[in-house]
Amino acid sequence: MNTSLSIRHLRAFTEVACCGSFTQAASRLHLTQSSLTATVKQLEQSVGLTLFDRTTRRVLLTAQGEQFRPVAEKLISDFDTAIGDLQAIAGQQQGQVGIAASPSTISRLLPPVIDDYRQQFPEIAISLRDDSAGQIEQRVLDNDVDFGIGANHSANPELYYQPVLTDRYGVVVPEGHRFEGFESVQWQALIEEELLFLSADTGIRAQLNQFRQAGQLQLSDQKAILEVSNPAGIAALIRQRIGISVLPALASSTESFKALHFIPLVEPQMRREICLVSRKGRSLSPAASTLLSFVRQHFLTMRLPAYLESTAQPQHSNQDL
Amino acid sequence: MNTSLSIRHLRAFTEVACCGSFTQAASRLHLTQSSLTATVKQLEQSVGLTLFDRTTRRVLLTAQGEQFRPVAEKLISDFDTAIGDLQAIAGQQQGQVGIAASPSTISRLLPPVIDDYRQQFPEIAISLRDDSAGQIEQRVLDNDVDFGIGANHSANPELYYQPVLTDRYGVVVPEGHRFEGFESVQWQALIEEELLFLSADTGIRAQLNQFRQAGQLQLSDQKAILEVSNPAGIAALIRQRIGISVLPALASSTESFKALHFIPLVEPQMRREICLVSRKGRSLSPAASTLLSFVRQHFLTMRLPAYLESTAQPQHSNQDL
DNA sequence: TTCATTTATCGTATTTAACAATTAATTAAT
DNA sequence: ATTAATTAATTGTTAAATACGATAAATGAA
Repeated sequence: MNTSLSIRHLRAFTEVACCGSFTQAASRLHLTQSSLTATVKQLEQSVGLTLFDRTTRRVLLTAQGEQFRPVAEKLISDFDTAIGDLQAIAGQQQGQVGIAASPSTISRLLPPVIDDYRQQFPEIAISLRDDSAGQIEQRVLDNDVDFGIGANHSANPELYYQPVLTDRYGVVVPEGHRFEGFESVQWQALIEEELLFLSADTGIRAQLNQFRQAGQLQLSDQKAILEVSNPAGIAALIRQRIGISVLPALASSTESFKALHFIPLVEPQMRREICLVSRKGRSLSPAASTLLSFVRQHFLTMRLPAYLESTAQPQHSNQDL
Repeated sequence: MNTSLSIRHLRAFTEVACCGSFTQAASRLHLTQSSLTATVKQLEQSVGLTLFDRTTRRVLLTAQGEQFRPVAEKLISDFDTAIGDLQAIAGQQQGQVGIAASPSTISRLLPPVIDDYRQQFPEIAISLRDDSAGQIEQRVLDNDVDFGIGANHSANPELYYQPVLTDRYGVVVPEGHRFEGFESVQWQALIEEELLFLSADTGIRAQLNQFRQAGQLQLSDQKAILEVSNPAGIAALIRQRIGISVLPALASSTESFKALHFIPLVEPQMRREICLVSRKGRSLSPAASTLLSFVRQHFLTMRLPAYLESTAQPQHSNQDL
């Protein structure tokens, strides 16, 4: 079999073909002439063909050698570029990273991170997908993205959640609402208020339901629930004085909420952890790993929107997930 | 550098990717699992990238591994087919052979050889070029053909001449000529005859000139020489009774000479050796080497045209030329 | 938990490749 | 013709790469 043959033999062959001399080719390959001679002979014996006609004075390709030469050169070149491409990915001179996150994360938190990262790794393509909490997890599970940024929505055992920020729930009210100017609002004060909800599969709505089931929150069930699929829609409804809403601070910090007021809820204070979500047992690409570190680092040091706190976390390599 | 990487690493990679298991892949590669593990790890370290995410239960390609897999498979496949093609040539399952020979050799001697050879090696393409003696040598020197069949025209030191047949000169005369019915004709008897010559660069004409210069042949120089470039043309002129000609038996045995008579010349008997002409210091391709053997073998045993004799020659391999 | 299975690791043996020195062959120059 | 110079082939030895066997650690299932 040709199992014993290798790229090494092809390199030897092409170099001798190029130089027309074993001695010279050996020197260019940083080998001794004897070693090179042996390698070429090995190739010839394996294929059962004489590739060179040699005298001590001249080394010439046979007809078959001539025929094989461009083939061998292409094989070597293809091999080297394939390996080179891999190394470029490893060295982050190329590649791509995909992140799934909530719209507010993308618009409020990521821009400075991306800016910093792109300056350092301009050749890496970045794709940001805005998704709801459940979708973020699904995208990570499906390998649609390299990692996600979002709440620990389902505590999926296949996923690894690394908390980076603590977000805080509060009410969002329009100008002139009775809560305006309050330092804080108690959950109980929400009775009698018309509440606007985010659609069921969002993290916010899920947690609210959890509270209600635990009895910590008595809200009137009687009224028909009014739910909207995204925060910007809720903002518009609040501005129209249709009602008020309970939202995390981050979600209420986007442009859509400009003229509205966020007042933190107390008794109990309710928080949610924003995590870096990756798939257990799957390693990150070098580019993704670096970007993830950038995110964590920025979240630790950046100036955050009101009521968000970075979650202190020992900085360790992500290889040991 | 990736100098240490080899096709072996790619085979290991693709096999593990295919099997999804080191143990299974190792068995298919006839290796131990530990060895295969080491090889894959070596590949990963050389490119600086994790290609597989492994647990003891599952081996999955990373995104980069997934990306690399088809590339690696193509590299391996290209490599194997390239080597396979060489081996096929060596095994004479494919290839081509070119021979240069005189028209009479091609039409009178080669057909049964070619027929035999083609039955045994139907995949080898054969090209036959009819050339004059000088052209035959030139074609061999230029590597236009693998070998030639013809006279030792110029005794070129770059060429190796292997005699296989002895041809004999004689006069070719039309019906009713005064020589008709003779057993033989003396060279001296040619005085007074109108002689038709082959063009200067043909072997026949060259040898006639040689004789004349040596004084062994007194022909009238006075008459304007009438020369024709190929034997068929001479035959036509003889048939028109323009003159007669001195030709080797082989050349006068083709269809063109059907109604003409060949009478051997004596005092002296003049012969020419027909040789297999190959280039010194250049090895023959396996296909050419085999065909050359076929030619020699047939020439030794075949039923030859009149006045041709096979030149007994020890049969040795052509590798030691 | 325990069991079966699988990958990783470690030390050793074997195979392969590289080296240095020498031989044989070829060409050019004397 | 002889010599000198150059080059590929050969040989014996050393170093490195590769494979092996046994064992440990990890994982998922019974």
